[in-house]
Amino acid sequence: MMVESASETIRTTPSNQNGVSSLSSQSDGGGGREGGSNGDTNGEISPVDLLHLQQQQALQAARQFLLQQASGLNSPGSNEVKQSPVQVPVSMAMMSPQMITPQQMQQILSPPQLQALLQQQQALMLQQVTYTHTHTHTHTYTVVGPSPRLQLGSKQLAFQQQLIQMQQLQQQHILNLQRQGLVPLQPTAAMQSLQQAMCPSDLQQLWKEVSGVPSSEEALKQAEGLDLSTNSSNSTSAFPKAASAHIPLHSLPNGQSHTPKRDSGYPSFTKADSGDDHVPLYSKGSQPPSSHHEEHAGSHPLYGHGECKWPGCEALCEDMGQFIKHLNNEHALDDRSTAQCRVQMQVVQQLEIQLAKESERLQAMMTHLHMRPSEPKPFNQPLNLASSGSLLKRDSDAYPEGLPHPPTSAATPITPLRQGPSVISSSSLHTHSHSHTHAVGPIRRRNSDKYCTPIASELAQNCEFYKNADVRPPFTYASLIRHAILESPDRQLTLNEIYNWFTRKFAYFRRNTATWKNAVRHNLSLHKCFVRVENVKGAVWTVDEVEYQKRRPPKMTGSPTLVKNMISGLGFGSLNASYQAALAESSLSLLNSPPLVTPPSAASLNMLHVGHDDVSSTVEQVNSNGSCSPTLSPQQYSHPVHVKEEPTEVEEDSRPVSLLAGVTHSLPLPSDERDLEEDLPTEELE
DNA sequence: TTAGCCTTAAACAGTA
DNA sequence: GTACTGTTTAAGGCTA
Repeated sequence: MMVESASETIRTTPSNQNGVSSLSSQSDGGGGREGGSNGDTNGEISPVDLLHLQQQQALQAARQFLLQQASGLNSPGSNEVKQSPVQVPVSMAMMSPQMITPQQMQQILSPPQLQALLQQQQALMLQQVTYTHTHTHTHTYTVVGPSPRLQLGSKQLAFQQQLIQMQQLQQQHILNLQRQGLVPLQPTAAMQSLQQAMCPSDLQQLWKEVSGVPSSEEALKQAEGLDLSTNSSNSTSAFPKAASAHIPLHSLPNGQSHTPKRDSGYPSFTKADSGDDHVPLYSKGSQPPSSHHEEHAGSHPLYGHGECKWPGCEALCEDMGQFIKHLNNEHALDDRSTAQCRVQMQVVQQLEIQLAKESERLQAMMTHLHMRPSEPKPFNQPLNLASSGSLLKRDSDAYPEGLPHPPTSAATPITPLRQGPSVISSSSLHTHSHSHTHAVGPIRRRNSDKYCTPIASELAQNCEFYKNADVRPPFTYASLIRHAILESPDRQLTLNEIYNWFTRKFAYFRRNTATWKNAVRHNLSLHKCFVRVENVKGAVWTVDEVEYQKRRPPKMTGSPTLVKNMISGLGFGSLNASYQAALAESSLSLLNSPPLVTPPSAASLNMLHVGHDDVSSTVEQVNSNGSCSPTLSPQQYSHPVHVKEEPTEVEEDSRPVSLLAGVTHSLPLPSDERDLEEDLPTEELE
């Protein structure tokens, strides 16, 4: 019984999550860029993007000017830093105010989102590394306790400036490319190196370094390990001395111009914290998201929980007065504060860019799905996702309130629901209802391929991501094995080849080999859909597609619950959780899809009825040509390979599937033929 | 609450 | 003897 049901999803095991793998990606000819989180701009640039671009350019110009101004700045300084040891990367603090663990982040966020997050962290790290270098090289870069006046040496500043310039070049380059639609927002080579080399703990360590904590060997190694010279965006491999970086803080929130209110009426750990959502700052622990009262109420956005929220600080301040004193002393107008502000600016910019892109993507998705094309951008309105469960809660927390989120589970799908059950009839309902991904607790994106074979599209689109990031793929072993086998030219693989495929495609599977290899073997033996065939080269494993399809759940056409939820689902929170999850799956694929996929024609309405499966399929069609996967288009999946002795009665005539026993392998179909046989038809057969 | 699904771990046997 | 391959069982967590 259970044997017939193949697994669908690989559950994320917290103990196995280590952030980013340091393993280098293996070249499999993929070279795709679909892993980018924003592969959907495609030549279109929104006004928001333009605005950001302008801001970026203006910022760079200002920096250049300021850097020149500061070139003469020489600052010998050997100060001591008094920093709290426990710190959280500011980017993490921003992105996960609820202190979502990396594991949860992996589960919650789609690969593009994860990648975007990593990118933001990398951008931040680049600057942090700057500090680390300067600090470790001269041991003079520290901050003061009582009378802090950080002075950077000219060499340090030169190094820092160089890195900043590199960043600027990178960003500008990316922006230009994005504007031209040539490239999605994607980490540069250096960033990817960082991504591979860094884990959250490293980030914390880096921040400690940035904050002035006496240099640590680990951080130094991390910083030195970064292959900044490989940056493809610029050729700067060395760090020539340059003008010192110095950015005035006049306009920066260093607290000087801030008129702190009395703290008496504002317990530092209540209201003050509420600003965390909007003022990304450090926080040791999870803090409840909150309102913006604090600023209006007189508390300081840099003050909360009885401690300074200045990035990297966390100095304890009993009251507001002490905090103000601390602020003026520790975070006065100096290079360090300037640099930290710059870091924060970068973080904000990255978030804004990402936000704009995600918003644009959402718009395109909704347009594609025939959702109120005339209606204003939905993300301009705050989405009340509070009742949608923790998953949605997470998304709300991760993004500024009232701002659009990346297509979360509920955001995208909501509109089709409004259109009534007719659009979402039968299959879609049932399929979605079978999505088990529930937002609560450890988010598991289960059954992803069960409904739309997103493994194909997602892997195709995010192959680079999975290849480099130590993120567990949200698919079951069974689906991955199947994918690997079907991806092979002969649609048969030896066990070792399956192993190799896993390690080649996923950084995650380059470790804990004993565990997952055992699981692979276990799945091969357990599931009927995997057929062992004695071959010339020994035993090879093939896929019995019929068996694989068999294990799919039956349709639940017209599920009363779902229909009810759909009809009443004008609010995100009212959506059926399963449906949301399924839609989230859909969003995953859409995330990296071009923003303007061909709207479904009238003839394709029956595709719509299969729900997001078809959306994914559509996306796959769009992306199949440019797929990062060199081997096959996701549509090839549905091709059963030779297998199984007994021809299955199911779907026989629907699919030109050869299930003859003993056939070594089915001849690869021409690509166009394969396209006709992609997952969609397969899905519809159910 | 239950059954099914999925993962992980482990034991065991056969083979190179 | 070791490593690999393949099968099987069990346990635990999650979800419908």
